Order: sequence, then structure tokens, then C-alpha cells
Amino acid sequence: MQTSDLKKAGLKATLPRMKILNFLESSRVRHMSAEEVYKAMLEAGEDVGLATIYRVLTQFETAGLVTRHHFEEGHSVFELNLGEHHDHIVCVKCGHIEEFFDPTIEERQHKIAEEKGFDMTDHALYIYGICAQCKKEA
Amino acid sequence: MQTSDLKKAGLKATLPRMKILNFLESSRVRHMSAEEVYKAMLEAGEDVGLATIYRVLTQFETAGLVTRHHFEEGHSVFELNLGEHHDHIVCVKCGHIEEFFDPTIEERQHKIAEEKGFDMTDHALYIYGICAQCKKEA
DNA sequence: AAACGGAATGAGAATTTTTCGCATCTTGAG
DNA sequence: CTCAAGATGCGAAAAATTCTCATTCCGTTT
Repeated sequence: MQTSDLKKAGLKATLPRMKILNFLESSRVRHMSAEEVYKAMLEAGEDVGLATIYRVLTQFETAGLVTRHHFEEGHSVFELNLGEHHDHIVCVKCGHIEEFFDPTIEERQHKIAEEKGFDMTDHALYIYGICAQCKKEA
Repeated sequence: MQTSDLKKAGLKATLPRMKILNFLESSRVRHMSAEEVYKAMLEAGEDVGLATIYRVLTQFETAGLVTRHHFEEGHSVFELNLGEHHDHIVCVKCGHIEEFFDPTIEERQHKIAEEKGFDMTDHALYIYGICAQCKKEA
């Protein structure tokens, strides 16, 4: 990451913002709550206040750097945007998440929004189920 | 509604549960938060505790009488099940909700779950946008 | 129809998640 | 280097939801 990435997004390049963006880019976990980001960063020795994590993640979302998801857990989950849009299939047993992209569905969604007279701004598709691993273990 | 509806769902037919089911069936608003149900029932003279509303709506969800949605507002929204599955397109300006059903999307979803090795238990598709009315007003 | 046991309710306390207020500190412009 | 605007940190405050536990209700058994 670079300070220029933040500036391009219209955000001042402050230390906490750099640290958070940095952390998201280096994290192998792609979907995290604000709390999880906070704790993981603490463990990594980066002490950024929880309120700041919330504020910055919301700014990142507005700037399009990050996507906020509302899974079924009662809190927001954030994911760094890596360019390509995709949807999610979530295991209701173990929380395992896989991503997919389906052009047919995308196209139908646009058509539906159009038919209903909406200007689509966003969309979210979540498939819930039991993953292969959990099926085996059951 | 009948006490038998609750019994069929495996729930004891208590007065609060009857009142809530009754209320949902008679409400013209189809998507409501627990808080909204609570307040609307109060105004209608039905005093059921908020904690009970939460408990009962969760039980109804488990029993399949009701569906819980996670829109972008940070709280759960409940909808009485009327048989046919459908998805939602939500106006991000005024909160207006329309429902739709698209067989092509449904089919693709099943196929995707299968490909990924999941047993699909549920799925949720939300399209967000600006509705025709709000576009006019802007 | 009276009695009983287990489950359900109500009210408020407690949790959890997220936002706010404000004093202090940084960033970026000049 | 200086300064103002904006950002951060911390704790308080909100908002959403769950929990605790004493009391009440439901359905079954006498």
C-alpha cells in the first residue's frame, strides 16, 4: 500500500488509516468484523483505537476500498476490495466462506432493477448451506 | 390465525404468540423490526414485552413462519411467510421495498451451491438502488 | 374442574455492536 | 515552520438484542 492509494480515494494519508489498509492487505482472513480487525491488529502490535477502526472502515467503504457485508451474525463484516465483484456462499456450521461470480445472475439483477424502475447502486447475494467438510463430519 | 397454526409449528399456543402472529397477519407493512412490531402493537393496544417479541419472532423464524432479513440498516427485519419465496429490491433513499422472484437466478443459485459442494439451506438476494419515486424527487 | 409441572412471559439488568463528544495530536498547505 | 482543518483516542452514550429470574400461563393428568 501507498499513501497515494489513500489520497486517490480522497482520504488524508494518516498513520492509523495506513496501518489498517496495510493490515487488511496482508491479512489472510478476507472477511473480518471491526472487532476482529481491532484485536488482530493489537496482537500484531498495531494499537489503533476501536472507534477509529469503525470510522476508518466506514470511510473505506464510502471510498470503495472495502465492502461491508451483513451476514447472519448480527454484526458487519468487512472485506478489502480487490477489483472483481463477487458474491458469497457461507457455511452455516463452520462459517467457511467461498466466493463466486455468476454473469447470468448479475445480468438478471440489472434487468430486474430496470424493470422495477430502480437505479441499482449495489446488490448482495448470499447463499447459505453446509459445506462439504461439515457434511463429512456430520 | 388459529391456535392450531402455532401447534402445527410445534409451539405452545400462548396469548402473546397469538397476538404477535395475529398482528403480523393483519399488518399492511410487511417488513418490520422487532422494535417496530413492539411499538405498533402497543399503539394497537396489545401490550407484549419487547423481550417476548424478540423471543417469539426468533421462534417463528425457526418454525418457518417468518423470515429474518439483514438489510443495510444494522438491525433485523422480519416478514411473515406467505408461502412463495421471493427476493427483495430496497430503495436506499426511502426504504421502499419491492419483491420479486426470478426462476433463472434461483436455478443458478442451486447450481452454484452444488458446484461448491454445499447443501443449500437458504439464500438471500438484495438489490439496492434508488426507486422511481426518489429519482423523480431528486 | 382443580392441581401440577414445565414452559413462557415481563421487567429490567446485562451484553454486544456501533456511534458520539471532546480534548489532543497530525497532516498537508503555504 | 506554522496553522487550521481534520483525525484520533478514550470513555460515555446509543442502539439492538439477550439474559435472569420471579411470576404466570398452558396443557395434561387426576
